[in-house]
Amino acid sequence: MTPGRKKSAPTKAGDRGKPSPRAVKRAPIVHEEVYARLRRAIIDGQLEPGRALSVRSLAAQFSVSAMPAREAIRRLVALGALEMTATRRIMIARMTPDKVNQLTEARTLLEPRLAVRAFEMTEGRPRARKSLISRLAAIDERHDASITQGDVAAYSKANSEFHFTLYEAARAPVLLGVAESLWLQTGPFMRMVISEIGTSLLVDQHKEAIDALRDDDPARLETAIRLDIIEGMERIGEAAAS
Amino acid sequence: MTPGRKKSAPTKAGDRGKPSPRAVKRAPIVHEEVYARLRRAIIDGQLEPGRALSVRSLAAQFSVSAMPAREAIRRLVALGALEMTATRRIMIARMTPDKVNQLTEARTLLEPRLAVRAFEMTEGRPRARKSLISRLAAIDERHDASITQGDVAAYSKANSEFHFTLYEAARAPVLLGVAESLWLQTGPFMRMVISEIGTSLLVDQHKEAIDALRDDDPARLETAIRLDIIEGMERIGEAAAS
DNA sequence: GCCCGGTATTTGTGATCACATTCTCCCAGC
DNA sequence: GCTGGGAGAATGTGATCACAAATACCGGGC
Repeated sequence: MTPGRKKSAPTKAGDRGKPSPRAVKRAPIVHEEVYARLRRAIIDGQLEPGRALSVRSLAAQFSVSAMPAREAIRRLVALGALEMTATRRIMIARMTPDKVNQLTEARTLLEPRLAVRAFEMTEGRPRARKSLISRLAAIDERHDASITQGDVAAYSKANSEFHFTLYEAARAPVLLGVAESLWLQTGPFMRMVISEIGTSLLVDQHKEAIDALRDDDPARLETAIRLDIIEGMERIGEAAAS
Repeated sequence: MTPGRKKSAPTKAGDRGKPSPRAVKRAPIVHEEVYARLRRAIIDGQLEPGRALSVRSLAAQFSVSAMPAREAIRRLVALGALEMTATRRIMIARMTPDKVNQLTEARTLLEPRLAVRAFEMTEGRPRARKSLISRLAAIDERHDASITQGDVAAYSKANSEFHFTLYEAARAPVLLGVAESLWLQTGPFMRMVISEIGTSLLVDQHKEAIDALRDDDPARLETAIRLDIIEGMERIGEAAAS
């Protein structure tokens, strides 16, 4: 249970790596790394809703002290990914039908716009557009492969990567931040649904979105993303009803 | 500079109020109170963009130790209300034209829907509808009064109260959370704009929104809220351009 | 069998200290 | 007057401890 495993006990604070003579790169911030890893795990649906979390257990799991774990948890609670009970216990957020409804609405309002912004941002820049398309196509290939292989974890990961690769091309950090918050709240249930239904008969609109980008058709892209979200959230709704 | 002023030095941790024999109310959490106060100040536009903040100064200002201040700051950074420089210094988020643009888009997508949800939530419940209307009317009266009196702080406060009273009636915590995050990012600039233009010739769509509620006209309500947002954000855009 | 009650453990929160980095000033040198 | 540098202050981060509340565990009583 001793927290700071690396360098063990006598290690005092402020021990940010070595001075690193060459390359004055910024020192890595422990709590940010913990946050990034936990965030990724949640968005990719690797953590089950309702699963308990604690400052100390998270710290032990990541071999850090309690402090960075606290900060990471605080951030994720603020973003709605983690939930606090009335007695201040922490867990992965649980789903309710009402929440599915609200998340669907928010996502269908915001994410298609983010996709269109990505389209507009690469308009008249064939190089950037082609680069985006090929990256999306590569991710979608992995996505399809994980479907046929029944690899749930890889499926979730490729799915979130597809969407955020597209959204990041919009270069709209404020909107992207909102989208991330929504995915943090949706992620855990994606996994539930997928593992319940199996990946064999999942359909998505990724290819349609890529084609729309190729054909210079923003309206089609918008529709594809909206449909992709609705179909995915509908499955979550079905699972929540069961 | 001694932080824990109340009960001074020998006070040990976990000093959550008295056991309070009657009423087993939850003990107040210090960092939440700090968060709530700071959040309110930001949304109400009481803090100037770019204004520096520090853990210790915030702690001193609220007469608490550094710990709660850290947690409150962490939350507000996560929500985009506070900004961290490359050297990890903290300030009230600054504005850019691009950010105005994104905030406008996000707000016009989300908040009108929140208003319509509030409408729907009180549909067929005349009591709730009337209560909402009268509360909104009362706030708008204070709003108008603060305009004629040129009271900038009261104006900002009444404005945010109007919107959130309406949005809370939607009983949609997820959407409300997103809206709060957007207001946290918009708040500081509201004040800039208002103090620059003066409150004398400000117009808003609050009365139109109330009338739409009275007349059972959700489309008009949606338009009123959208216009209210656009007009406000346009003024911010003008101020940002100067 | 099941439920109650008390003990031990876990847990979030607050306080405090240490440290490396960054910022702020002020003054010498030109 | 302006620039550069160096000493001192301020700041974010991490570590560790204390404490009260909540939970988990276990055994006895019905």
